[in-house]
Amino acid sequence: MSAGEFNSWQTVQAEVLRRINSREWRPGEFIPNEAELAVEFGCARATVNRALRALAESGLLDRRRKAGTRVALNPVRKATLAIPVIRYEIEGKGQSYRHTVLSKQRAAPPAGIRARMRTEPGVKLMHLVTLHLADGKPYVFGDRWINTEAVPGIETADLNAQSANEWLVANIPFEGGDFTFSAMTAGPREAEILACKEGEGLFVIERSTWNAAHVITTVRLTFAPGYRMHTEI
Amino acid sequence: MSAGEFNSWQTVQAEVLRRINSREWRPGEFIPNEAELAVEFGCARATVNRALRALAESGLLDRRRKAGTRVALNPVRKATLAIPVIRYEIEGKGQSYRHTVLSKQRAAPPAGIRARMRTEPGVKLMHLVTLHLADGKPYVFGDRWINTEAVPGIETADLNAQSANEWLVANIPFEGGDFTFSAMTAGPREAEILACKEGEGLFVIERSTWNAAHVITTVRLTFAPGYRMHTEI
DNA sequence: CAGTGGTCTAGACCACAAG
DNA sequence: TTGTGGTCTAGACCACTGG
Repeated sequence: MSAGEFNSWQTVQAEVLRRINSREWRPGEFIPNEAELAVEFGCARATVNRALRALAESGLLDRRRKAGTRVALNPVRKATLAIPVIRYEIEGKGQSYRHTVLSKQRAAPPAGIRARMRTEPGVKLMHLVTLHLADGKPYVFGDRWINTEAVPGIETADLNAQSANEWLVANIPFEGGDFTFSAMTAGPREAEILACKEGEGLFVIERSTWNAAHVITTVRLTFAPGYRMHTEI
Repeated sequence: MSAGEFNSWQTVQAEVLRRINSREWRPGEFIPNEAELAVEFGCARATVNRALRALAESGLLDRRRKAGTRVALNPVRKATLAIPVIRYEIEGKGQSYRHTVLSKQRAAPPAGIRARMRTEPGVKLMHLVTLHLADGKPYVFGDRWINTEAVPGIETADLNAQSANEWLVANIPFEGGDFTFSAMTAGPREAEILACKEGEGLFVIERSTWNAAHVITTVRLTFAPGYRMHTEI
């Protein structure tokens, strides 16, 4: 309205956020529609749309055609987790990275893995166990199964030079992934590989990735004690 | 080019994705600029922009003014984690929810907590320990500190009726949060509260939330054995 | 059926940063 | 300096869905 105003979608977004946080617009309440806000803010409707769409994507607004836009009742808190290549994660901390292939073989997977990989009974997969070290100390080990049919070239790749983790990221595009985070108790095997005590609590990530045709790989990462995964909103 | 084409930003996005996945455009390689793609796809530049911006946000493209747009070299895998109210999480599984306040007191926090809460030495905070149960069995317990200055009304709230978790979400808006996921080994205290064995690996979430003025609360959630946090891309 | 958000367009100007 | 993405606009039509 007045002179000197600055109308970007971020300005609109900031003002909307202010009204939500100040309870001027309360959870569950409808807010004015895009056209009205555009008039109020003195900008195009598209600009308001951009601002509100971003807020809806982050879970603070609930938008529906015809119904309108309301402040989310249960502001779903979404945190985006970056899942890095292990080497980058370690080197990013200023530590040296090294990895060792503990075992590599072709084998028919157990039922649980087979279900996750969606392969037929009897089909053999590549089974890899790799230990990743930071400054020479065990950091995490990965127990991985790879569907060699879905991954051309894996048979001839030198997985001692470049870890399967990194090789796959660099060479095999994927469309979807599935992550589970949990904790486990170190048994004899984990204690030996990670050089920790039996009975210690360990952080575990299980991850599968797939493309349109296949489940490409599934891996279980077991981290040495003390590992912390961090994110912010 | 030909007739009968359908140009939405999602169509453009899908085609760009196809070219990335098929390695027609390789990681690190520059792709044509927006104007060129707009001509190729027979749509407005804004439409191309929308498609490419979305892909950049999800980490598959790397865009810079003047430099141009390239396929991300290290496709950052981003997963969005929803951080739910514990009651909803439990009820969502079809289990019954109940919670118990194990202790509630005002106290000066230990140094670690004080650092996270950014309060002055000697300032007292509310300290709450709450156990959440699913179908009557321990599910998770929260050890929480609340900055009462930042949370008007908390003193008089009935935290037996509604857990602090839920009360805070419903009543106190926040602008930022900080999450850490890790594992710990159950000691005597955890074993007793969660009715598990000493030495079991437990999944832990530490979370702080803040607004412009204060750190509002920090909580450490320790889950009963077997808890799994899940997400997809 | 009609109101709301979703999207597209053509054109314009701007901000940034590579060379 | 100049090419590229970033954004804004005014207007239009469409898709969905509540009433």
